[in-house]
Amino acid sequence: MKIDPKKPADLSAQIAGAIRDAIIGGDLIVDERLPSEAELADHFNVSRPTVREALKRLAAQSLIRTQRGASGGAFVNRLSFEDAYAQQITTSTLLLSMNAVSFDTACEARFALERACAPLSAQRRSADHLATMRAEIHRQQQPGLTDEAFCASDVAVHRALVDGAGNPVLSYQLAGAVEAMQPLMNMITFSARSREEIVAMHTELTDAIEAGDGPTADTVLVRLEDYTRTLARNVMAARAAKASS
Amino acid sequence: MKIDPKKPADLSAQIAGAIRDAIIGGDLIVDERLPSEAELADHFNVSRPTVREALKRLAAQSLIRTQRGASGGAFVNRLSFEDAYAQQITTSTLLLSMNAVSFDTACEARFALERACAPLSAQRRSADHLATMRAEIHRQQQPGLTDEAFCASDVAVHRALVDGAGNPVLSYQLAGAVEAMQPLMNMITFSARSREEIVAMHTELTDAIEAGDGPTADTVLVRLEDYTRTLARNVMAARAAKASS
DNA sequence: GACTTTTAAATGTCAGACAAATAAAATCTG
DNA sequence: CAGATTTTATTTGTCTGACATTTAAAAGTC
Repeated sequence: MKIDPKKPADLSAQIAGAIRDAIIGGDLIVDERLPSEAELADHFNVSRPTVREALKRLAAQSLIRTQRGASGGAFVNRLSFEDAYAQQITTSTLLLSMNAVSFDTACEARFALERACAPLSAQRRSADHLATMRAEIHRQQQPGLTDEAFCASDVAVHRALVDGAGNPVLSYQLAGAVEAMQPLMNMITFSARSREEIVAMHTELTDAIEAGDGPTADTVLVRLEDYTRTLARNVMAARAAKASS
Repeated sequence: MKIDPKKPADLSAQIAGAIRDAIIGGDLIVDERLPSEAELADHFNVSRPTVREALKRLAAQSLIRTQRGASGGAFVNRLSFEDAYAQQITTSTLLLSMNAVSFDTACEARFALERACAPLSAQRRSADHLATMRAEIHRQQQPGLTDEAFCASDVAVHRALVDGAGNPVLSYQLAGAVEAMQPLMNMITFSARSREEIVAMHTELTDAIEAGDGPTADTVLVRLEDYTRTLARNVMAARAAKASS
């Protein structure tokens, strides 16, 4: 492990960076145990609390995990797809909520990426993915459903579509794009009429995926994107009218 | 800010979670100052080092930034696209290197997503993006170029293509997919012949983008994906043959 | 009024201690 | 000797208290 020139930033940040580089660079391999906190403190010539702060930084990024007790310690963590999903979703959600990203921009990104998955999903989806989509579509038709639950179900349909492509890297990349939209979608109130439209398109989409018909799935997604953006525009317009009255 | 039931996990993790939820939930807004470490310690009934570990966790995710001195403290950080890019790339790179993701899987994901950007980029790219692509293609034809530099330039071309779509959310999502492939690509040795092929396809791609011709750009990307996978397969085969001899 | 000095508040760091968990070693028991 | 039990050592988690450093605002000076 390399040293830290005492020039610029916080010691704990420097130490975290040094260990992170060692992990990324392959000097520390998965499940390898790091030296104990006391040894690290000695090695870097800092106190144990400082080392601990560095380790907590790494733990926050799921780069290491810690275990107490004898032969415990900090271990290089195998970054699972699941962990990566969660981070991706958190980051994407914050990015959208903090940067005044327009609904159109987020929507365009989401559907562009989903359309990239559609042909693969049409080709490879399992019966399980189809069943999930059908079940969610069924849920969407129930009368008492809140707008929020409707949105959540909408996300579930699209997640199943993406997962149907059978490419975990794609699923990971898409997790952010799809899930991060949910807070934005939640601003929309869905009338009975618009729910009907969306359910119809979800059904068409699922039918196309079941039939292995990528091009049709693509056109349905295009229409769904258009419709979603129109709904959002109407909500904005209504809100603006209300504000000026 | 909520409390922490003393049942399950580390206090610092619980506190970090509570503050994180407050930020995501909008209870703490961008640039708002958190209570001082001493106040937080008092509020959560823990010691200052414990609070500090929690804050370092949040800092590692770029959720907060800290400032020393009077009227310093921890502030809710506006998550910039730049910060998000960096995190995205780190996470994606580790995910690929630690999970035995096949070259084909990563490659498929990357090109599927890039193809989603191509039509948008053909429509909206600025002269700047085109110039970047042309300049990188020119660099790729220079004789002394190392394989690594060739790969880096390849990534730059594709980054420009993606950025040309003019959608920062797309650029962010794609950053991981494109950049994380680089370590995998670096395993390939590029013969003069294969460089020539790739340069030719990059040129075709750039021409199509310049002409606003999305469909052609798409077909070029399909061919480039095929070619990349073939190259990788050959490298693997050669390596396997060498190992068995 | 403009400049300098002082002060106070906050994070960054350190040292030493104890608690709690845990696995391995030592001990005891049949 | 085999197996269960106790002890021990190691390591992380947490606390207390202190000092260093940075920084903005208050106080003082000309």
